[in-house]
Amino acid sequence: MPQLNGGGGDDLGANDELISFKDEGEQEEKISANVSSERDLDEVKSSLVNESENNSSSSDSEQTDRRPRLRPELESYEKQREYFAEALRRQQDGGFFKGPTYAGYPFLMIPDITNPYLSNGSLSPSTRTYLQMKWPLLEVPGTAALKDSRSPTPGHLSNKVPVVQHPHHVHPLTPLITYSNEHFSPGTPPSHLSPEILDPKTGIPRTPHPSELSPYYPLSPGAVGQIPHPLGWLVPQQGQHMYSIPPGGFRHPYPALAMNASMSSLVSSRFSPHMVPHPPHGLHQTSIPHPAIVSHAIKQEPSGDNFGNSTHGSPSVPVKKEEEKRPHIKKPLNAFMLYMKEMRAKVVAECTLKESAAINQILGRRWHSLSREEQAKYYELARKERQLHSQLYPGWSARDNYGKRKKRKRDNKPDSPQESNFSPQLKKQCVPYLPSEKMCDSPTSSHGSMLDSPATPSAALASPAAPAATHSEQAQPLSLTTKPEGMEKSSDMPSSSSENEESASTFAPPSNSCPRQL
DNA sequence: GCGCCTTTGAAGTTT
DNA sequence: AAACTTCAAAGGCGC
Repeated sequence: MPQLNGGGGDDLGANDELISFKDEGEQEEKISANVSSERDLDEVKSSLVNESENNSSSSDSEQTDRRPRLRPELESYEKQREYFAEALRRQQDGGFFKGPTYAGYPFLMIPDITNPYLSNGSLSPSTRTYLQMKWPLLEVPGTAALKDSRSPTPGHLSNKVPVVQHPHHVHPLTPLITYSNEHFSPGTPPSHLSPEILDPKTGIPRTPHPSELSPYYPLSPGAVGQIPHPLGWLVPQQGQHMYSIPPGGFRHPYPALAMNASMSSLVSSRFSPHMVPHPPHGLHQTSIPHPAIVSHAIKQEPSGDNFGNSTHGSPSVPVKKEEEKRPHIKKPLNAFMLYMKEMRAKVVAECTLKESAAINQILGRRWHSLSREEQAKYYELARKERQLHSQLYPGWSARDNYGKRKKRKRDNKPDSPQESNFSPQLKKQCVPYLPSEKMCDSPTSSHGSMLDSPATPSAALASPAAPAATHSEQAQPLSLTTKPEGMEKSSDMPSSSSENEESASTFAPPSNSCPRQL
């Protein structure tokens, strides 16, 4: 299990996975990061290459093409880390953000929040604070409720981001930015707002890449007003939201609420989960627009699903209504989800594959092939994500979303024959879900273990000592075993289903990690 | 139009 | 405590 909470209670900035890794004698983080990144690229590349033996030639060019790109990003990342470190120091000084010191998260420098509503946009370096930003997956109750739960918003309002993702410049965190926000006026960020992030390619200072900003959560109104849209380049054309913000509804309140209810609470030095200020609009606490907030319209179980709204107080209100009004607060994304968001576009671009199921298989493999450091990065992000989420929604519980999906049936025991008889869920056990021809590698068994993770990665992971270079050199196309053999992310890594499946991993046909293109 | 598919991980519930 | 279940994202596909 992931050490979510570093040390009892203080998971804020606690040493978590990352540190553990180091303890294991990992190489210098930096180095490993580079190496792993390279390896990742290699894998990606190789996977692509494998995908069609035909295109083998492209790999080289591709590789040379890419590597240079990544490094700068890594550097960037390192820089960010430094900023985070500073942020952490500040926070520990009494800053509210003590907790969510997103070590792995890009921080956005904004005026000291304890002094939230800066009248003007001037940010004094001395008073500035790093604020992580997350752009909301906001879907507010109301109009959104009319839509499909899964895609509560029209395409243009969708919070899906891939659309704007730049395949060629994918920062490790890029995909995290799923939200766009019209509230941000694209523009040149004040220099003080952009932590000297240089464009990897040009070397020219650039606006922090969205990925460099904590993407999910809303920023204070004040800050919002002052901070140029970090996602400028990827901000959807005017009027496009990532979230379905009801026309008259939250549009305006959104930013304000976001800050008032959420950020301010976070900002408050006396932050207390239960002190979250209620929005002036009388919205329920959970109604606070947030990236994670989605239309409550989410398929709610017609009945019987009146799970405790008590969680959020106002028990007096009729359960039904209450439910209806309550926005759907999504679960914070876990490490893998974050990774998926980031990499999906890339994979799609590379593989010309669109089916998520297939893509996810690939992503799953790649995930396993990631070095610990890289994974740690995501675990860290996820951890921060959860922290922030919990701060924003103190009363929220994953349970709140239970039953809202209306379905969730699959999941039958892989091996219980009898069950299969009556189980409604027809999960394809051993058949890799690769649409039609698109078989990439042959994932074999189902229950997650069908994919053979590259023997190498696991080895690399297992033995940090093993030169990553070697690994990268091998550039084994992800073979399929989902579970990197005994690559226990053991203690320091969040337990992953990737326990060991050593046996399975044995066979690893160096094959395509990408499903065959059509 | 809705649910499934697929992946991993977190957190909930059940045993 | 372990096992099991649900949900988070994504988008094509089938009914």
